[in-house]
Amino acid sequence: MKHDKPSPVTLLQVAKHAGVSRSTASLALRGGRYVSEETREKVFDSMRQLGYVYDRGAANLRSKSSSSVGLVFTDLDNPFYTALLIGINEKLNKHNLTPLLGTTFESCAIQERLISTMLEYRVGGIILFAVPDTPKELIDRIKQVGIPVVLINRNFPERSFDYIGIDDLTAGQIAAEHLIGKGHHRIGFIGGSSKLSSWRERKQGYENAYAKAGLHIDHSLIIEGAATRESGYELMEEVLDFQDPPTAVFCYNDIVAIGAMMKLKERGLIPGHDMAILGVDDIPEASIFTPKLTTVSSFPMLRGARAASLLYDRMEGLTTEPPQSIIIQPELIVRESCSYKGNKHP
Amino acid sequence: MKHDKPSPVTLLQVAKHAGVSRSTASLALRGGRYVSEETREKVFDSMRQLGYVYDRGAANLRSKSSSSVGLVFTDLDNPFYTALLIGINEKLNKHNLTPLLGTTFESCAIQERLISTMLEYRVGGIILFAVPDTPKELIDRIKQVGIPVVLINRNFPERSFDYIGIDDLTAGQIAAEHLIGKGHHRIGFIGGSSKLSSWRERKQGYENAYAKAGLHIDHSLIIEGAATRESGYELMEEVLDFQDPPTAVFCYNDIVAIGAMMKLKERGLIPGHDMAILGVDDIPEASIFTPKLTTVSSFPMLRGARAASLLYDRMEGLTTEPPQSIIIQPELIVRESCSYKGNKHP
DNA sequence: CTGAAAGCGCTAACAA
DNA sequence: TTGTTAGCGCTTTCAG
Repeated sequence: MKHDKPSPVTLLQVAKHAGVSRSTASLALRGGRYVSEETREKVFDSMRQLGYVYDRGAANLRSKSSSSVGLVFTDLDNPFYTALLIGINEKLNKHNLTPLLGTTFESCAIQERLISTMLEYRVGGIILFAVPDTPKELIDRIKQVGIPVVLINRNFPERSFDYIGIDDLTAGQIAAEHLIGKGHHRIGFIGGSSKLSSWRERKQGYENAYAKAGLHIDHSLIIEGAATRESGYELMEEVLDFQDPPTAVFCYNDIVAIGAMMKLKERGLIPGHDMAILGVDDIPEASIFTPKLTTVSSFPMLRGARAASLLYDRMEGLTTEPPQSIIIQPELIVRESCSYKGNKHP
Repeated sequence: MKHDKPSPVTLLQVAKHAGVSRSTASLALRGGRYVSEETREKVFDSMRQLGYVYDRGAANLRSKSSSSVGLVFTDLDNPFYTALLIGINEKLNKHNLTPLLGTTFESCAIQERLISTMLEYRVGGIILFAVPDTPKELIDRIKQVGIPVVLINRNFPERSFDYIGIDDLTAGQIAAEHLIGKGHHRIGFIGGSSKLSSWRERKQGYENAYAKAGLHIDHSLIIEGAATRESGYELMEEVLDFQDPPTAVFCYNDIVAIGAMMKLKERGLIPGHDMAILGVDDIPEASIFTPKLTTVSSFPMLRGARAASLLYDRMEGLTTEPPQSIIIQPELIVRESCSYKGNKHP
């Protein structure tokens, strides 16, 4: 990866140009307290004149510090991730931290390689949206390096890292209760994989609601699948082909819900009228789709921001407590995609 | 950004452990040709035993090379960007390049800061989705640093960097011709800003098609706006409130088109029946929405991949020709959202 | 407040 | 094939 370019001007050259020593220039540059206003100006003048560009890598090497953080995502092709990312980015910027971004596409091997690369770059911390079957060995390896890690959305069984997620159990329960309250007794649960703890918990919540209502669950109404629009679209097809379809479907997340609603509409069915649909997350699209999606908000942007803040605190040693799990309470947002069972006008 | 962590083991320690010199270890590590199989194994054993992590920053400092590239995007909240990003990422991985990602949200100031940071990190090149009014001064500054830059989607007037985009003029023309061919004479053009060269060219293509057909353009049918779903949604509202609404609308891109179709449906109108809708890009959603969106594909993934390849070639000095513009020809993809004017069954 | 000297972890000559 | 010696650009003691 070499490239011929005008060799960049160094701090030493700036110092000489300004008639001071290198260390003075270094101090001036970083706004150290112990440098006179006069010298500082001279240094900055020289920097501008020579077109100096600070070498953060060299600085980090010497000072054994890091101003970058690794962002390991599973994918980006879902507004939910984007929302997370925006939240993270904003906070990171505020602290002058630069993100190294990678996506695993749910592959352990890629995740492995990604994290290795990030460690080689000496990131100061990692925000990790982990692949479901992340091997314990990788976890140990990171732990050994000693940099802080904030898990987002997907926790490890050991709970040995900070984690920030939502109360998925409650999310599932809120969702199912809302639907049951509307008179639905046959509620499907589609999308997402049982490999995901969030899936398992949402399902548990959904089952709890059933139990509380004294209703019987038809487990054939639970269909796993990818957590994508396409998957929602296809899964709904399956659902519609049941001999006795559910009257409502709780979708693993909004994007699945939107795919499902698309299929519904394609079949000439009206979501919220012919079948109630409920999602999780509250992505921007949820409030734009027709009908507007009733959903359980998981506050993705907020979560991203908190994850970044937490990571920053750890990196700065501002927080030294043992790993904490921040669990955000989800919130039902009633819009148009659910209705009383059989109601002709949602 | 300091953090107390077990000070990482260095190459020197590995070398000692393996009973060789540091440079031998270095060679072994990088698979240099001049090291015996035996020594190499010893070194790798020691690396594993000591939990050695290569310090890419230090290596880059010494060798004056870089294995990272800057990715400057305007936003991420559009599947079009995601598709680009996926294409870029894939190619970058193949060449062992790590992306530093940043989003400008169309702000010159943020773009400025972002690029500065990337330069400080000594990225080996930049893929730049530029903010419309990028000051010449920034351009010059990058040029002075001497690293390769590949512009994507938005070119600068000077054409002094490599550029990869689509033939927007043709895209606009293809689109309008398709619509005119279907019998439409009043075609709106909504979304996007005249600040964007792509907007201006698409509009020009649309005007050319009109001219070719000997039709008169009603300029009040051209409405600028953001290039977002929300914007498409709102813009369509305006369009529908015209006293004499167009029978077809050419949208700046797919995401605008989808927003527009949502509004249409909300008003009880059927896209492709009551009003023809045509987009640009061919994002995944286009083929999933109901009705499926007729669009002009701009091959985002492919473009991302080519941009990354070009950048890599420049970084490696594989291409030394003057800046080139790669213009990909767009392609009409007929689906369901356009129809003969007045046809009751699209 | 400023300067001199040492050294972060690594690679690149050059010798051996 | 391997070891020795410098030194990348910066920050950090520690004296002045």
